[in-house]
Amino acid sequence: MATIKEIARECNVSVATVSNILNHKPGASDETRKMVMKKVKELNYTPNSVARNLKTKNSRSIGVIVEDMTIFSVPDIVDGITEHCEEKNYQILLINLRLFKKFQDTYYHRDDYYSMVKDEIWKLISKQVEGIIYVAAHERTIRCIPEDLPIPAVMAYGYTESEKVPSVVVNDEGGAYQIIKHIIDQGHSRIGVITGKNDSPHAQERLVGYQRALYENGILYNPSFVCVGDWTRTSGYQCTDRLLEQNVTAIFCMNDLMAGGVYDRLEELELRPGEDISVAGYDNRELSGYYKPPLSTITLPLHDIGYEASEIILKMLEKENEDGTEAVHRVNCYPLIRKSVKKIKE
Amino acid sequence: MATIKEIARECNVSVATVSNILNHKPGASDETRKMVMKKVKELNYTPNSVARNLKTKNSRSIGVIVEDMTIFSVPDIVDGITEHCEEKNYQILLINLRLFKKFQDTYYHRDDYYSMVKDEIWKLISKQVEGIIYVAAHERTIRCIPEDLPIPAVMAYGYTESEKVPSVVVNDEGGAYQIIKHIIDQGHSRIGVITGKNDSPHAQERLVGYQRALYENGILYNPSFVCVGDWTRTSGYQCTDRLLEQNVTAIFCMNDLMAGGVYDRLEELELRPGEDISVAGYDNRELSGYYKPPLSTITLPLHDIGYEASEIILKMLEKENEDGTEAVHRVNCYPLIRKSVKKIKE
DNA sequence: AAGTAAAAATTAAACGTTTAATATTGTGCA
DNA sequence: TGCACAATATTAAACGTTTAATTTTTACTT
Repeated sequence: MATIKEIARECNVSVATVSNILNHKPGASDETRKMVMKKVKELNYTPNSVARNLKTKNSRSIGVIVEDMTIFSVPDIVDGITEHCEEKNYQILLINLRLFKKFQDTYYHRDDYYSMVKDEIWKLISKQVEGIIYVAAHERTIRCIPEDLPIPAVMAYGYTESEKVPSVVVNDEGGAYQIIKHIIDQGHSRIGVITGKNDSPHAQERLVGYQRALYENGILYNPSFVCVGDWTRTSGYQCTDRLLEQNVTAIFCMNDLMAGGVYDRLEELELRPGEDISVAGYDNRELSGYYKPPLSTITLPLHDIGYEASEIILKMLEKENEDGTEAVHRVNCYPLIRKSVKKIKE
Repeated sequence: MATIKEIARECNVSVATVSNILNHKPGASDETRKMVMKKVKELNYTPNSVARNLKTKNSRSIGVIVEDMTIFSVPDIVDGITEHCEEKNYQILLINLRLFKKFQDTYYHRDDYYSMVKDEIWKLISKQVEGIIYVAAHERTIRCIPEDLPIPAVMAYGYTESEKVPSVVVNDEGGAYQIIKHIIDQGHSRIGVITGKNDSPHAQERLVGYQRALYENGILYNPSFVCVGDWTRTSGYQCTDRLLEQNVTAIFCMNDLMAGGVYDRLEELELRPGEDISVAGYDNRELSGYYKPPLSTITLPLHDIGYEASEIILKMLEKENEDGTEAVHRVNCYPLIRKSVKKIKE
């Protein structure tokens, strides 16, 4: 691979001249400019950005650590990051931890998980990234980003306890509110919920949204209308009976998978989802569009989360002293009304 | 950030000594070794791998260009690449072209697509990657990788015309063969096909597999049993009637989406998929597991493709003269037999 | 005590850039 | 002709490492 030095030698000029020309700096005659550019083409010269980085000390790159890129939600978030970085002429360095492949489901207890994250972060720092975005795919509140990093970091999608690390999360409260509001608007007042795991902040926030929607519409909150699921289709299936015993007319599932389970059980009981019992989901997984009838649900603002996380980190880079960003950024969801919630007459 | 120079100064030794110690080279006393390591901890030193790369001239990294990481199949392929690279202590530099977001569906006609790919490749080269994997997400045969690169490249998933660039593709012929063999084993001989777009090599290969399975089992190939689809659910729906007119007992769809369309139409006609008419798919998309009955299909070896692409490129790096790898590597699929193909009595 | 080999440490150049500080030209004008 | 000044071009140091070559120190032999 050709270097500046070779170009310079071939053209009988100094390396400084070549460098200046390459960087569109003034102070070179048109003649030498032409000659140099010609040689550049001829020798197929490409600048060595490693050397360039070393000298200029800015890499225009940020590190992005994802827990597992094959998990739903992760690619879209990264896509959002990519889009914004591209606009700002930054590069991303993506690290795929493959967490769920390595540790199954128990990683958050493990010291080796924390030290693995720490290792990867420091590897990125040694590569001179200017900031780090950690894209969580799990639902726990975890302090997985060390607080004493020499560069800014932000958490995307996941919740973190750390005050020092800003996070960008889904406005789950608002999302749940919107879909419940829609259900209420269709005339329902006996609305069951199948929750996610109780220790998940996502589930907690969605429950708050549910409660607020009821409250604002003068419907009394009835704890026996909420049934604890665990995000799996099976748990949706299992909770259905208990909710039906309460004579609910609609069931809000905290994800689309569980809504699938509800459909399953309803059909077994020869009840028509969306007709006899209304159902709503959350997440807008691809498959929910093919449920029969197609599921009304909440679209997660995944792309936006990535985009905003990137905005935050690049902003932190600009004015590095001022970490005056609030700790938690909430990004709004989009309701996606399909056919699974039926209007009922009072 | 601390540098070797600072460590050296603080310890009253030369930078060479520090460097040697850091790289576990012999020729330093235990005493200085201890002292240096202590300072390293104290100053929170991390090596600057940019400088290191520059000097040693190997980056231990490969570039991975994906057309769109939010497309099904892409994340799993990249995951396979990651796994292998991790084993070999290589890093990947992922570039997300966001092709489908930028150009919708017409990109392959466009010069700006080619020049975009070329740009990204050269950016990667300027970052000193040692090789490049291009992960295609489309179905055309495209010569999108320039042939005169100074580093090796391989194409993953997509087909390429280029003889110089090895490719790793799904053994579609074998996959189709396996699922058709299964259908035949259940007693079917009137087997309809809904193909993908005709110009897609994937569709072509799958058709060959279909034909071979028939041939080897003494069933005559009947062209009126094949109906040209375009991968969409709608096209599956539309082809169903034409196939039923031929009194087929089973329908093989070249992807799971179209199989969904077949289910839709069958249900409209009050025929039970998997009972009255057997159906099989291809790809093993998440949603096909939730069809009723769950779809028998072919699992794409996505992870394996990535893994193998990575093996190939790292092997090319070892013995760089010898590019003796055959041009096209085919990776076998796994049949996934669920409930949509019924045994029939002759 | 001198000589020598092994062990430990240092020196200095190099990797491919950028950039501030100089130096060399060329041109117009008195 | 000589001077000033702009326009071009060059020099040399620096970025943080690695590494071959060299020097200094230590320890052992006789």
